[in-house]
Formats: sequence, C-alpha cells, structure tokens
Amino acid sequence: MDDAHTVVWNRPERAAKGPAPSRTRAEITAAAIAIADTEGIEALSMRRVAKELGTGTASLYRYLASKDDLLDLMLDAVAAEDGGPPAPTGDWRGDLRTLAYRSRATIHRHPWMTSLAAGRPSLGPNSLDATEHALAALDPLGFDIDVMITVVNTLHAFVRGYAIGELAQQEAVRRSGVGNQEWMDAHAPYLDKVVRAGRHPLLARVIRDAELPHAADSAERGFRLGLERLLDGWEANLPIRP
Amino acid sequence: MDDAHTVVWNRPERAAKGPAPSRTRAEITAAAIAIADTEGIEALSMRRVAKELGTGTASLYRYLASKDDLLDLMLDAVAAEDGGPPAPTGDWRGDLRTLAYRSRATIHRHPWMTSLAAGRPSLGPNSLDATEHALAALDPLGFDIDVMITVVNTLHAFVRGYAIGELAQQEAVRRSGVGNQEWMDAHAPYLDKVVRAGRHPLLARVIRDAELPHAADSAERGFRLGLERLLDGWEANLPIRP
DNA sequence: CTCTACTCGGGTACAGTGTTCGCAGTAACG
DNA sequence: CGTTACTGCGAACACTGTACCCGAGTAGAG
Repeated sequence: MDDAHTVVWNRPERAAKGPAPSRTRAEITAAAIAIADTEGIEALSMRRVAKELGTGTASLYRYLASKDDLLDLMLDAVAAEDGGPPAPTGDWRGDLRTLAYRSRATIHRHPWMTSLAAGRPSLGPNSLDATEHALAALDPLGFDIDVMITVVNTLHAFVRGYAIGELAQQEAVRRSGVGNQEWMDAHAPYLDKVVRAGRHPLLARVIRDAELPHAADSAERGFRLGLERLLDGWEANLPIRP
Repeated sequence: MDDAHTVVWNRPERAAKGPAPSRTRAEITAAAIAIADTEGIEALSMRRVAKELGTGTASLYRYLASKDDLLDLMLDAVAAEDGGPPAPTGDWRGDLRTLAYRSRATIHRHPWMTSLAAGRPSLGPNSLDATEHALAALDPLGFDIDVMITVVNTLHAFVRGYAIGELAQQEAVRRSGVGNQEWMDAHAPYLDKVVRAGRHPLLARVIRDAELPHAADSAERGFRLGLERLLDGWEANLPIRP
C-alpha cells in the first residue's frame, strides 16, 4: 500500500492497471460490521474478517492500509444507514429531535460504535453529510455560523455521551461472557456494602426509591428528558423569536 | 485469582495468610496511568507495566484478575484526583458548572479516559462519590429523585460526549505518529475536494468563515456555550422558582 | 502480436499481546 | 514444627496486526 500517506476516503478503490480486485472495500466493511454486531468488537480481527470473506488475511491489505482504516470505514458506513438524514421540515426543534433519535437508534444497533468513535474524528463522507443536514435544520434560525456549529456539536455530544452511559452496563455484561443475572449477582454485594455504609444517602435513594432505573423504557425517557432540556436552552436563546 | 467471580472493588487487597505482597493495587494503577498518559493507551501492556515496576509480568495477576480490572481501577483512580469533588455551595448552577469543568479538565489530563469509559460502567468508589456530590448539588431544588438522576446523567453525558469530540482529532494525530502539520496535510486534499464539490454549503461556511474553530480557546468556548444552554434548560423547568 | 510493467492474492514469518501453569520460597496458623 | 496458603515469576500457549515475498494474471506500449 504505497499511498498510505493519503486518507482512506481519498484513495482510489481500483488501480489503473492490473487485474480487477475480487472484493470491494464496501464488502469488507460490511463483513466487519456483521462480525462486530454479532460477536462483539473484540472478536473483530483481520483473520476473522478474511475467514468471513473466504480470502487470505494478507489480501485485505490490498484494500486497506491498516485495521485502523477499516474501523474508520465501519464508522462511516453505519452513518449512512436508513438512506441518509431526512430533509429539514422547517420545524428546527423537531428536526434536531429526529436527528438525535436516529443517531441514538444507530448506536443501539451497533454498540461498538461508542468505543470506536472515541479518538476518531468523524470525517467520512456520510458523517459529513449528517453534519451538513444538522446545520441545515438550524439555518433558518438566524444564528451565526459559529453558534450553529456549536449547537450541532453539543447535540452530538449529548447523544454520544448519553449512549455511552446507556450501553456501559449492557456492554460490560456482554464482554464478561456471563448472563445478566450472574453479572448482577457479582456486583450486588459491593453495591449493597456501599449503600449500607451510609455515606451516599442520595445514591441510596436512587437505588432504593427511584422508579426510573427499574422501568423498561427508563433509558429512553431519560434521553428524552435530557434532550428536551437541551432544546429548551437553545429555544430560550434564539436571536429571532418565531 | 480464585475470586474472579467477585468485583475488583470488593476484593480484599491482602490475603490472610502467606507472605506480604510487595506492591499494592494503587501502585500498579499509578504506574499504568503514567504509561497511558505519556505513551498513549495503546502502549499500555501488562509487560510494560511490569517493566515499569521492575517485577515479572505474571506477578501482576496476583493483584488483578485481568487487564480489564486494571482499566477499571485506572478510571476510578483518576476520578479521585484533586481530592474529590467540592461541597455544594447552595448555588446549584455554579456547583454543576464546577463539576462539569473539573470533569473536563480530568479528561484532558488523561485523554485515554474517553475510549476506556465506553462500555464500562462507572461503579468505582470514587466515581460513586462524584455522583453523590452531583446529586447533593441538586438536592435543595425540589426535583424528585428520578429527575435528579436524569439531570446528573445528562450533565455527565454532555461532558463526556463533548470531550470525545474535542479530543478526537488530537488523539488521531497522536496515534498516527506524525506531527499535527503532516496530519493536516494528509487530510487537506480530501476536505478540499468535499468543499469544492459544493454539496455541503454550510460545512463549507464552517470551514471557511467560522471564527471559532481557528481560535485557540475554541473548544473551551464551545463547551461553555453548550453547558450554559443545558443549565438554561433546567433552570426554565425548576419546580420551585428561587 | 509480444513485451513490459504493473497489480492481485495469499502463504509465511515476526514481533508483540493477554493469560495460564507450575515451581520455589516464605509467612502465619494449629 | 509441620502444614497450609500464599507470593513472585520464567516459560509457554494461543492469539494479534502486518511486512515480505512469491507466482499468476492483466493492461497498455511498441
């Protein structure tokens, strides 16, 4: 791979000369995503991908400069699911809410996203499309461009950060290899001890009295609550009141 | 490690019988944090930690059931920096702002946190302390416990998510091994092509016209802006108006 | 058409990873 | 004082990403 100095998005898929490649980057990416979805991100190895495609491991390096490139491609590929973001409707609040929920759904479909996205700027073409559409929803509001990008960044930050919290336990359980009940049983004595020690009265109230953590849709309700407050904050600071 | 079924926080540090261990979990954790800070999280291996401490690699497994345990300990250790969170002052807005800024500073000091925190619930004693203090700041406001924990979760989500975005490029540059300029040079042709293609007019405005991304304190100003809007959103929904 | 210059696929090899096993030495309990 | 349970750790195992090199195959040049 002689053009490793270039970025993967800017590298031609097929060489000018020579025989035609038998796979495509998209094929390889799709196989990798399938593995990460079903077996977890820690099961994703180049050898595993090669086996899935029925090729030799070293062949993959004809398409990708490194595993890092593959991870970049995976992140950008899932950003294009559902055929790209919807067009702005004029209701900025509804549009942003829709984008946030779509983003959340995507992360839930691919929990490995959260760990990959950390430390990896979203510069793929599909991610850029998503950002453009988010900006478009804000365009009619009269913010200047600096505020607009800040709003988009903040929304993005909330969605990603919230999803990380939501999926943390679920992912820990999955990685541990045991069932949810066994995982709980392993952690219960420790948490009991903390609560019983009495130095965390409010946390104890959360564990004992709170209804939300025990509800089936607790995460979704918390997400909506946080999101609406965020939108409230911007609505209260619109330069042009509708 | 026969009690691997237990959680690391709940495992006794020293055995009842036998010779005294020559290191402590805290020592090992500190060494690991130092390596991750200076050489990056991908340089953190059990062998590297052992070398740093001058021990054999296998000895570490007398203190930790797995590398995963070590990562958990690292995350909780940094949560205790600066001697724990400050006591509530009565100004809930200021208190939450302080907590958010402290959290951001910690992440900046340890950029590897973002990738570790994904998929790992924060159940360590120091993390629980931090959550307790955040709840305490909200206690006088009259929210019920469900809303309180939602507010804390949302704040946490915003801070973590924003930091991920802030550090993404910086981490990508570091991991690539080349300097910032070379990294920029490698990405510029691709971004130029995207802008020139004309299908992202708002993104083009951000890249060309926005002042914020070029300012030295851009990330900090964006963080403050997002945080204040979030606080605005809650202030507008207080059950008891002060 | 031949020749040349290139690419493609992939077996092999290398350095590194997390973790287990077994063994020698040591401290405390009965 | 013997027994027991621990400690430190060298060696080994099964994996990882990926560089190297090879024969085979294809496109354009002359």
